[in-house]
Amino acid sequence: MAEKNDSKLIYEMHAQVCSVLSNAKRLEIIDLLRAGERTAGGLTRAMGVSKTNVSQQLAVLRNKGILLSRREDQHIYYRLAFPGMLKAYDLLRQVLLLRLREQGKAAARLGRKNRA
Amino acid sequence: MAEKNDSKLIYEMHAQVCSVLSNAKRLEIIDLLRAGERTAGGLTRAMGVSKTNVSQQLAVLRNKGILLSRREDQHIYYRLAFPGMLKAYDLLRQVLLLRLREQGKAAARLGRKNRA
DNA sequence: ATTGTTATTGCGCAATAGCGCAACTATGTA
DNA sequence: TACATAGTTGCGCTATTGCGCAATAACAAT
Repeated sequence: MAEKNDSKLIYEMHAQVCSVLSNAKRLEIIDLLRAGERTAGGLTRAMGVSKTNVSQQLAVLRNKGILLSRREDQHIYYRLAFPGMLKAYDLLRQVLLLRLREQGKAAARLGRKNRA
Repeated sequence: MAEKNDSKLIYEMHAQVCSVLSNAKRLEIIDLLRAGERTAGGLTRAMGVSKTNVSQQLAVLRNKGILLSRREDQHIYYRLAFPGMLKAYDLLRQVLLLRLREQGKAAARLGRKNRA
């Protein structure tokens, strides 16, 4: 028993991981941390959004175990907990670009049809 | 000009792709379609949820270009538009499992500390 | 102690997502 | 025509997410 719930659990957890990645600002933060650790303020300046917002997104990423932080004097440095996840990140972006190309082709086909 | 918005646009689109994947039922559907196309009813039975709900998730996946459908008599068959996206799917799950292992280790460490 | 930085958090609101119910469409069969 | 099956859609409700503002915490320097 509890088989059904157990088998669904992995989907729930998988969905949670994806939901962390389903926000543009969080994705930008991850992208910025690719090159190495940065402070919250540095990220704020790089992104050009409010520090409150960046801090909130950092909290989400930290709580979900995507980022780690360390304090040094008055600065808090953030870094990726699993740099390996960038592979998934990049692959997902490839899917996006492929999809865009396909949709572009479809749009072009429609354009030809409508013109004909 | 419009540089800032343009550079952010890719993050927005990337986030949209992820948001499609941030639902357990949609992930299960994608997983079920791994082996080949299936009807909406087949998915409903395999998942054990309401047909309305499955239909809604299928609509999301279809609208976002993740799935394609074809009608054959009274059945509508769904299939993955980009089977290549399964690579991203699997990689993402690996990240999840890795994260779980790490958290497990951290929990074990805490356990030892608290016992000591 | 007070002031200045850096960063986080509680609160409130608007926007979005999830989902069940009932109604509806589309196809096949008698 | 009427009926059955397969699937989708509109509506309404609740839950969640995103984000700004103001308050707060942590540290350095004077």
